[in-house]
Amino acid sequence: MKSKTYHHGDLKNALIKAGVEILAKEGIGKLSLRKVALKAGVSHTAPYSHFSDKQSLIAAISTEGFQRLSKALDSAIKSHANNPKKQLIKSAQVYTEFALRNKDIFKIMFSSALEKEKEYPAFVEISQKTFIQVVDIVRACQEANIIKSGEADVLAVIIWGQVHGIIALAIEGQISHTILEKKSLQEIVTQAVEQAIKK
Amino acid sequence: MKSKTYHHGDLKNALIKAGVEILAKEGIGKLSLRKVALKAGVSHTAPYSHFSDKQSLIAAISTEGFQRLSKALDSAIKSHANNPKKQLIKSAQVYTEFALRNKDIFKIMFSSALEKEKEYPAFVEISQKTFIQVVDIVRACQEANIIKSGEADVLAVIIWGQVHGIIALAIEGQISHTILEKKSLQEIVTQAVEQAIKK
DNA sequence: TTAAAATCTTGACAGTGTCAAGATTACAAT
DNA sequence: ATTGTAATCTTGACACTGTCAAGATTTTAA
Repeated sequence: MKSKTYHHGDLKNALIKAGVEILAKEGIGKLSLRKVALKAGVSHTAPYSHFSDKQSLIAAISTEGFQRLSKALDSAIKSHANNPKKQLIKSAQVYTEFALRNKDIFKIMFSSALEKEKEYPAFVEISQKTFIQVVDIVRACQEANIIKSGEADVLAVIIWGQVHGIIALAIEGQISHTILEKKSLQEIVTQAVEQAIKK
Repeated sequence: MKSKTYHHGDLKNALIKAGVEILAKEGIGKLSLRKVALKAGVSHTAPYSHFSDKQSLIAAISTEGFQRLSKALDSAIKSHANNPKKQLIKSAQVYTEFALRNKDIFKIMFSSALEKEKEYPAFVEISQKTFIQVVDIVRACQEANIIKSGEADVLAVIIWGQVHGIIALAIEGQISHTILEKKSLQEIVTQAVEQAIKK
């Protein structure tokens, strides 16, 4: 597959993949353009043929992450067709699982693009799509009279924010062990969503 | 106040202050030990007399941030004595305001210490204290029969997580403008807490 | 008074992001 | 098929970073 030609052939994806691996094994602090290049077997400036700068690579990795998350949400939704309540709970659980399994990618997804977000259309598109998935479930819940009606997008922000916040706090070690010994993160998130639903 | 003696006199605090300023003016990406040292008027390795490494300085800055946040929460609580509902809502609003006014400090507070958290006792202490403040309000709400009784700490995580999550998403630009044009972040957070209370 | 500890400096090193110039290859137009 | 142009990749360089080692200066305590 990879003969050592001058042109790599699929370097862009190889760099993203290498970045994801470094992220998973060594964490954000150890992610550098040069190391990614080394891992892909190219010179230290080769990445600049595919990414304008480090931010750009990070944006690509984040995009990857959102694509995987979005996919996972999709199958969660499909696995409970016509049951918005289960869809919502399952989605929250899938979200939690993704975050726990991909801590550093999750962190980078929500802490990089920043104000330059708009410069990466692929990132904007998939992250918006992900949010729309949540909004759609909330809307379905409203139509099924499971949660109160109103602005679905605002409600989605609240519910999504709740799930996201609990996970974020947990990943950053802000939730004490005493609590996490009593209830797993999955249980806490599930309880939170169920409470939000009952209305 | 500052005569240029060999010994600075209060370098540790000066470094933290310089760090906070750089953070506010230039953002996380521009925060470096050397720049902090320069700003404090000392050599590039002087910080190592007070901080073992960069992480350690960041921990100190985070600690500073938590102290300010905790103080703000305190006055929010005191301004509505014997009214836990108002205390809770006001606390959420204070939390929101702090985050919006100190975006980069807020980010660093919840994205640095990581697993080495325990190595910084001052940080652990104040961040725990902050959480306990929230738990106490929740407990007060329970006693006042405003929210359902149960494990106060878990409930606090859920409510705090909700507030934190909405803010985090907003700060990272993950909440669309369409939504934030309809409702300000303060309004969304307030609505979220009020919903959580009604039970 | 003086020995030890704390604080700060200079100098060095490896690692980083990024630019500039040039080499190699792929590809499209002729 | 040839050729010129664009894409891709390399080498080399630069400034900036975190961090260590050695030593200078000052404070503190014995």
